[in-house]
Amino acid sequence: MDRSRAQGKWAFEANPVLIITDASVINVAMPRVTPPDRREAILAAAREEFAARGFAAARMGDIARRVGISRPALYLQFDSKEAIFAALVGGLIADVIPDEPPGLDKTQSAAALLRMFIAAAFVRFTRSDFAFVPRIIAGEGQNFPELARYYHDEAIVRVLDRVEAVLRMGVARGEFACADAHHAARSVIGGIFLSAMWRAVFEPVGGEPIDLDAMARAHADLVFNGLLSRKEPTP
Amino acid sequence: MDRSRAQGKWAFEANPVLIITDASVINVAMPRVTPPDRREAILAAAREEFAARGFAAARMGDIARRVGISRPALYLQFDSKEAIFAALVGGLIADVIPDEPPGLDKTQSAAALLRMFIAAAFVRFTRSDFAFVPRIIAGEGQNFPELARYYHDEAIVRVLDRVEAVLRMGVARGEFACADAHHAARSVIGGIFLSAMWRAVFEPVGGEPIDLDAMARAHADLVFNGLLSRKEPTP
Amino acid sequence: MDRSRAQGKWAFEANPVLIITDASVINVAMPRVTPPDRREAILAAAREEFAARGFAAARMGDIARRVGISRPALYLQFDSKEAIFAALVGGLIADVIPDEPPGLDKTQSAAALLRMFIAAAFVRFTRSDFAFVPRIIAGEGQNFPELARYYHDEAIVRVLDRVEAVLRMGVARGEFACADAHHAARSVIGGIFLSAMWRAVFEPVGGEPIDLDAMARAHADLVFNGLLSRKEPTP
Amino acid sequence: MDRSRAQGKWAFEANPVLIITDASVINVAMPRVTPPDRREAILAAAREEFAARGFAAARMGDIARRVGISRPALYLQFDSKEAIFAALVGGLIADVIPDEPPGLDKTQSAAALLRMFIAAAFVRFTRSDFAFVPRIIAGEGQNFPELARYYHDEAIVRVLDRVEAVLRMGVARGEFACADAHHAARSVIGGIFLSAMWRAVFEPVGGEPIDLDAMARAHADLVFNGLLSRKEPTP
DNA sequence: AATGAATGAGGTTTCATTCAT
DNA sequence: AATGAATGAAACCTCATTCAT
Repeated sequence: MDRSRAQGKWAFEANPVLIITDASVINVAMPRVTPPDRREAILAAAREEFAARGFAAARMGDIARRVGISRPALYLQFDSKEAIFAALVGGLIADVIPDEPPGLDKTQSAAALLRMFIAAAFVRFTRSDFAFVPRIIAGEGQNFPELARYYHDEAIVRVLDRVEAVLRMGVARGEFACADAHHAARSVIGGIFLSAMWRAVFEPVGGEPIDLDAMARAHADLVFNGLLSRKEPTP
Repeated sequence: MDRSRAQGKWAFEANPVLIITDASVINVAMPRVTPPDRREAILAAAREEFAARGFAAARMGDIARRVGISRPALYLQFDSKEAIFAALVGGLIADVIPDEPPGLDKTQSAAALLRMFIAAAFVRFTRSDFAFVPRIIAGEGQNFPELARYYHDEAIVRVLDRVEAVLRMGVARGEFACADAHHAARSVIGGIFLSAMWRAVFEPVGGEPIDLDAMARAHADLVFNGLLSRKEPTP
Repeated sequence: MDRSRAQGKWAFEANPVLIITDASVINVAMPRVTPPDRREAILAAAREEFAARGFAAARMGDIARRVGISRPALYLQFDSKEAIFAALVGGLIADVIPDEPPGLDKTQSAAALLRMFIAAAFVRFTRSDFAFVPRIIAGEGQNFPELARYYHDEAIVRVLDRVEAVLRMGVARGEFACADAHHAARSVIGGIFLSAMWRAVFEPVGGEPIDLDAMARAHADLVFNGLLSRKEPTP
Repeated sequence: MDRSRAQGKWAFEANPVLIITDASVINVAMPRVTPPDRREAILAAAREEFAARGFAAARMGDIARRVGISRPALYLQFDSKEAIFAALVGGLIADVIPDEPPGLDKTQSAAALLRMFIAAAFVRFTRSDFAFVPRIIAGEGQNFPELARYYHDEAIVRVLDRVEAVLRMGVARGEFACADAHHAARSVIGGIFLSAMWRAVFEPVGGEPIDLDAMARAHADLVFNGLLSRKEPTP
């Protein structure tokens, strides 16, 4: 699936080249050095195109043009359009959802941990270079079951698990009263997910803009206090 | 965009018809009634295909085959693939999001109203024949800005407005304490939206199944009470 | 090729018709009487369409709509698009190029006869309802060899023969000096043909308009006198 | 409309090429030179097809097959069927009607100039590879107004203007007596135009063949002397 | 390594014509 | 006689991918 490993190093030096025909020297060229980040350049271009048109409607030619290379050159780095897409999404997920944290920081309150998580998640999931991922997974995931599955496993479930863990910790400590931490975690993520989708889907087509800060605050507020009036103060 | 109007209506009953001149009966015709649901049949088939593959990857030939007609016959009812898609999505939205309700039922508590709303919304938005709509809007909305806009206006915003109205009513009555009803409404919808997407996107690719009833209950619980432990009872 | 003969007379009287379902009379209709000139109506409509778009690009549906009937109704009168075209062109040719004249009017001078002929031909060949014929024969004649051949035989050659006969008569009488009457006849027709084409082809696309009267006069003048200055008067 | 410019030029000779870096020869390449006449080959094939069937009825597949390439390869050189047609016709016109002549050769008599012009025009306009152009312009010009206009401007009018100039020169010198040079020029061209059409339209369908030499002579004779007998000798 | 050229497979759409009423 | 519906055949065109240099 990934040809870059099998193809050795980036061989050319940036040295002059003489092109000679049978008659005479006709050119002195400085070959464009293939940089090690050619793959990155492709992925960046692919992100733009996939974000703008979706997987099916994106065209390899546009990606290549954006990179400034020829279409076949794409295939030197990736096996197929699908491979580019998979690498791109995989990378973004790995980027946005960092590997297992060292466990919960027990010195902090569950509420504090959750509040931090929500704030961070709002920022990460709505990053403009990532927001298209859930969108495209949603729209074309059926055509890439493994990829959708990967996103599910590595992005969604992992995040949900972490939230659930915090919730359970809070319950254990008496901070939280939550009968169903498993599903409550989905409620917590729901507000974030909706916001990310909003930004990626509706804003570009002229929907009303969303104020992410206000949304993050309101969401946290609801998550902690609920709607019902109460006497006691909130932390 | 919609050829059905231009092609006569299906006023005829499928009953025998006598055509009588001044002299005598000259014909007994049973007009071949193209069923009024030919369009419906196409839309149903289209739903399957679009749900299964997305807009771009769906093929007119597959839709036709599913209906049991020829490809060109599709064009007797619709002008284009896009027209089918628009009719389908528009119809589903109109179906799932009914027209303006008669206004809030002031005899009930805001909490009761919201609880009912959440329960109903969970059912409607996760209906298996509708759930693909947000998914596909998400994935290919950029390519159909008017449609995405329509979905935004007619489905999302309308629902959000209704929730927000209930929230404000509750606040006015002292039932709810909610500093930012606008964004809180988005939190409320968030859990529902995530559930619908889950069902439509992740379950088909083998993600862990979601228990909608439990989810609805947990979401309502969180929305009303929040996570924090408290002494008072909840409604 | 022509179905009209085989299908008897135009049967319906223009009498009221009762349309009765099993339950009750639902309509009183006055059936559109099929007039004996249905074929004419089709041909007239076809002329418009063929003139406007050429044979290949003309659409049966447009012809039918212009007549105010359904597409299949066309096939009650003609076997095919090609049959309509052939009937149309054949009719027009027969119309514009009348059957053999009673022979040359020997009481008139050849010059007078030719002058009359040129004047008449300019009028006939540039008639707006006929001018499209040479145009379309030229453009799509290869696809209808018999038709092109028919046009050649019945329109062009016949006219040429008549001109040639006048020329020979003039030569015999000493009126004309013409070494090659056969080809001279083509020269005579050339100016007329060019004018007809001009009107049919270039004027519609914004070419400079042609003044047919002036052109007819100038052409006759050239044909009789030639360009060279001379002393003698001209007839 | 024309992709050839955008795709690099064919500067390379089909000779071996040595590519040399600072260190050593690294390649001996014989670049697959797509011959500069790939476009020409397509145009030639297109000419055959368009000539044989007209624009609308010609098929891209047939053109491709005639060239010996795949259908999509056509689109590497041209954007569309229409683009091929336009390039073909434009090229032929440019080919047959050369750019501005250096002006009239005042050392010759107007009669001599015109005689030469007629002789040359007969040859050029009836060239077998060009004759289909007027034919197809006539037949399908309405569908390509710009092209018809172009033909009108660049071919017809330009030629007419040149003839008219000669005529006026002859009149000014007393060689010609011509009251209406503008329309007389059309008469002159008429005979040539008819001959070209004859060859392109009627001969292929079995019409009587035309003897172009005799026709050219007879036409010139008529143009100079007219039909009327006269005493004086002609030049 | 890089690319211009080439193509197979497939897509949507159009239209003359026939069928069944 | 007339027509709404239906369709087979074909057209143009696009694009991911491979070939040969």
